[in-house]
Amino acid sequence: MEPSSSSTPLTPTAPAAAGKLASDQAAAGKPASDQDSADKPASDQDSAGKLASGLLSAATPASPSLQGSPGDGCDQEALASPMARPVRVRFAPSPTGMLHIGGARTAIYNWAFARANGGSFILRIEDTDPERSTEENTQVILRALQWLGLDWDEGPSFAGDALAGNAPASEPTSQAACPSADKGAFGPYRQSLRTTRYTQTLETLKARGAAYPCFCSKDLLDAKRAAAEQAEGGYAGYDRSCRSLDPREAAARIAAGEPHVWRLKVPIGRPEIRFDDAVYGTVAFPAEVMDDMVLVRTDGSPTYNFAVVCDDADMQISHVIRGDDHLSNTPRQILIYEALGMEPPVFAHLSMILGPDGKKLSKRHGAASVEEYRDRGYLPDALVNFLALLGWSLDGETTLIARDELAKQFSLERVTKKDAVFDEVKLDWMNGAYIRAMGDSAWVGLARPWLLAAGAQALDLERRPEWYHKLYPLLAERLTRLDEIPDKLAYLFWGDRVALDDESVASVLLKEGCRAEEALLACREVLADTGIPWECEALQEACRALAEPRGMKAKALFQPLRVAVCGNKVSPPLFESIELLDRADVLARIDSTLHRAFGA
RNA sequence: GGCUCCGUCGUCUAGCGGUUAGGACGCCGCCCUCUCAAGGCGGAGGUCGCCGGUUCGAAUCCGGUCGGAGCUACCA
Repeated sequence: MEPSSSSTPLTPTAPAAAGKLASDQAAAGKPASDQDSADKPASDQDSAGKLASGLLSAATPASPSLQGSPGDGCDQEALASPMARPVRVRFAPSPTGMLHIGGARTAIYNWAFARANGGSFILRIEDTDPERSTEENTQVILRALQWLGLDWDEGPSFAGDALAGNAPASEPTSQAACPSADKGAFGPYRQSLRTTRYTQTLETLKARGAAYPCFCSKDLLDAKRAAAEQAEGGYAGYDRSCRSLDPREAAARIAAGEPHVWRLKVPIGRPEIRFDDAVYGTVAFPAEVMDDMVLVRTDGSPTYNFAVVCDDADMQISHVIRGDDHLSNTPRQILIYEALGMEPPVFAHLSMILGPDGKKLSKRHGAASVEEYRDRGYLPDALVNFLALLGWSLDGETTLIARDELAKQFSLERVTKKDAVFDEVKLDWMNGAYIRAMGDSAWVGLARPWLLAAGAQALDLERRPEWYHKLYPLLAERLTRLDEIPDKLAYLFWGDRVALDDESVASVLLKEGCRAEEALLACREVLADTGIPWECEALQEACRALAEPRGMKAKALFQPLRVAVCGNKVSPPLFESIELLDRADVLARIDSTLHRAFGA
């Protein structure tokens, strides 16, 4: 309804340098990348069954065209303005674990924001912690992102790629070309390249007098902090004892090989650091609380805050949309931008996702990674929808929103500040809604792994696709998760050995005065009649006709039959199920039940 | 401890000075029905954390207070 107010949040002022870079970028990079991603919807995914986990269904193809929005002309206008930056956002997970639910939401918001604003969604693997980063985790994250259907325009880059200037940024990698699961299609981490670039940036800082070496050992610092924490004032950050060192002395100590880190020289007497967060509004931090943070460690590697600023600046990120836990890193990063003489991007922080107990969502609450949700039979579309609405709303009424609608309507203005509890019950409902809506054609592909688990044979799946398609209407409206398929469908694959549910036998077959044996015998006769077409309507009518003459209700006839055929008094529709089975099989099930329940 | 942020039905949220505080999940009831679902209809559930103030009028603006969360590393 409402025309999407796609006005891009822009930085209020842009120094000459930044402005120039920005417009260069606008002229060169953007249009080409749009073209590419639009032309190639990346649908040539491996078929689900081939993938290692066996449960990975094909990602929903990226919406084929996000182009041609009427606003294009205006956007061009905006981009041409010296104050404007093309929208470039990034999702930068660190490969220290799986893709967390919170991370997934961050990715979705970045993706949607880029799409809604005709910008670029960049994937950057933040592997600045060599200790905990693994290629395996990287693969898991990429796969999860693909499964969610979040197609990225650039990357995945490992910080070093972009920084070293051999930017894959100029050659968007289509999703199809991205590593698919088993092979490391991209090269090793470019530690050396990255380090070179960080070193260059550090040199810039040194040249501007904004960084200084600090020779305090970690032990010394730890001791000072511990002591200060005991004292009444509490710890107030690094005491800047090396800041006043004579430059010549410092140089000599460095030359002598003394271990040192490089710290940012935070301007003293600086007024509070304030910024306009696109979600939180104006946020201000007192400058005196900012200590001289470490930029480069003793071993020459950059710290996170330094690396992020370098990366974001080099990749010309316009909006940093990230978790709330980074809010207090923001003033530090702004300080670095300032020291570099650069305009910071727009920041947008996202509230936390909590477990039912109000604590930050984690493995303790059960599943916390995208992979786990996938393996439990959630559909990517449903998870995306659910996560998108956890902290963002279109209008307060909409609960089901398709991803391409999300890609059009998303706006930072409507992101909530409040932490949100992850309500799995609602996710279940939503997943069910998506299952009901996915349609018969998507069915077998998506359900395949679970059909196999139910007892279907791969060959059979291929040979009799129509048979499997008939399952969809029977199941769709009674599933909340795909992993319920095996249980719900097991009865179809039992052959003549029916697994009778005890409680059902007791309450339906053996209940006083229920005439179950009579009902089964009567139905058996009908089902054995080859004159009646083996088709659910005909079979049902024939069986239903048995009721009246016997003074029974149809239900009294059908329930025993259901238990005999399905093994349980609760099942998918009876005659539709019977139609899917062979006559001989059905008769055998009835006989077996008669025998077991009544000794007949 | 310090700094920052948050606070509307159980949960996700709409609301942006005047509404019977709206929607969704869940819950309850009814209808439909071969079971279970799905679907339709209806219902319960919120003194808008609390206290003051501004105003003819406050969930909406201001101050305070309480509660919760995040950060406070040569981790990200």
